[in-house]
Amino acid sequence: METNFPYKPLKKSRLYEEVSDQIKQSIFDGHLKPGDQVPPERDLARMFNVGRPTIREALRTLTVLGLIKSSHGKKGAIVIETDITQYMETFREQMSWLIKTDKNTLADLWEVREFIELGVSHSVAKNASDEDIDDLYNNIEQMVRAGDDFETYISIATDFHKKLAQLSGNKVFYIIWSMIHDVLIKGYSSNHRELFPKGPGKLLEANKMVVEAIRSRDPDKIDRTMKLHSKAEDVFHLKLKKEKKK
Amino acid sequence: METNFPYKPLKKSRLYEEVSDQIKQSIFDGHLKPGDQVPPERDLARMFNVGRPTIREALRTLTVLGLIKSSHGKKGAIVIETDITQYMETFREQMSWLIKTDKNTLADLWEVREFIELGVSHSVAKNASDEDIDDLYNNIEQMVRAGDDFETYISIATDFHKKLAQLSGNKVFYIIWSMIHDVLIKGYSSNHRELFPKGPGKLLEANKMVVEAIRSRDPDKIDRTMKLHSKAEDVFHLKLKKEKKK
DNA sequence: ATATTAGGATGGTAAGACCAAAAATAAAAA
DNA sequence: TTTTTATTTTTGGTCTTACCATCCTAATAT
Repeated sequence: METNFPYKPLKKSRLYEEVSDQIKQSIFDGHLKPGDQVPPERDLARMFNVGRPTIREALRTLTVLGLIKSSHGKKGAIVIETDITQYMETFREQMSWLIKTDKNTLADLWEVREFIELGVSHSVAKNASDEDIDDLYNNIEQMVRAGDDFETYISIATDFHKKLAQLSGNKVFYIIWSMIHDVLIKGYSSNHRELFPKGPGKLLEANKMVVEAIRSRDPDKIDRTMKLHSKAEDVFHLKLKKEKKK
Repeated sequence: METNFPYKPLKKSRLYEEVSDQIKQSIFDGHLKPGDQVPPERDLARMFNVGRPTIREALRTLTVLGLIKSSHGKKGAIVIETDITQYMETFREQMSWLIKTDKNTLADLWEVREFIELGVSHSVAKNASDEDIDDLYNNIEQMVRAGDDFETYISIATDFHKKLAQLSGNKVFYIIWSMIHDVLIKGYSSNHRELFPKGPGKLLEANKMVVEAIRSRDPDKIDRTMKLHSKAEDVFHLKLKKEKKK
């Protein structure tokens, strides 16, 4: 892998970059708070002493980064309230693109998933109410009813896993977990569907056991159950690892 | 060597968005591969039947997303070779910004870190050579020598943790782990340095034990050691959790 | 007071122009 | 011929001006 050189270019040759950096900076250090409005483009152009196209390109980059949002006719672009889940969307998009060109990463994701799920489960066990956990059971019941219908099953399973991540009350878990799950689902739907064995059978059973372990609120039991769970999923994992070479 | 670009003229609310979407699409579905060059701006303007500023704003968004890179005078922007660590950089940047406005996320990160570290350790135990592990010991020795010098210690520790993630041979682990570690370091350096107790003492000891557990290649031992490790870090974690309110 | 409307401010887009950097080509030197 | 050096062309970076559509505001009419 690469060694990291902490050197950054001293001078920006591109004006729009200089502009966007400065605006970004005033957002970072609090001069512009969420909800505030950035001055109108024409004003900015005067202030920076640059043309309006330059300002617009700068604002465009900030828009992509999810820092501001500008709408037609309105006074000025407003600084977005910080919601991490928005960044996730673009990140996940890139990620899922990467997967298409690098199958190894798909195997890596399975490996990571195992531990994230473990962490999420522990966290849910600590934070979720009994009612919430009942709700999870509900989802599993739906999955059972879905039977061999792949599409429906995936849809409900996605819902289930996202709900699980939410119950952890941990934003970071939610982000990573959602990302991994979405990417994996996408990966299988497009390229690896054949890896999905005849019906969800075993996986469903494993999910059920996980929820039961969570309900028990017993960390050790969760650990043990997870180990079984990941073994059940090794069907996928190993098959992928096989393709891996270095 | 592209010859035919299937872009068609269009009419929509935000033109630059439509343009960037179409180009992004042709990257996604492989019509534009890494290394290929996007047509010059003027050509694109003709193809899409829009003005050049519109094209430029579209290209700007693609640049921010890390999909293309355009340099002055050159024939056309080229499609970037996919390097996941680049996406990470922008993601981490956003993340570290978020932390400043939401201390809870910092606590969340600590929680996630625990399980990622567990996963990384398992992975390293499976994949790393004895020499690599010796190298890790080396880092710890350096940390010991650093003593109470906070800056030096942090620098070496960062190196240590990144090396650890690399040895896992898992790109996704590397990304998430690096991100978490960087953000945490940044968070503590700026706001929470006082949380750092008198010298790294206990943490160092914990790190050493982790490496020893990895060398043993015994999964169970790794699990047990990690549990101790995370307990040692609860100094930080709990103190943060205290500030958390729902 | 309420509804309507007209004007102004502002973002979205176009077109033309200029500079600077890089590439392509022609010219000169070896 | 081959290599080096000018010169032209292409192309990204930027500015200016202009026009339209949309939203906001305030004057006007009801």
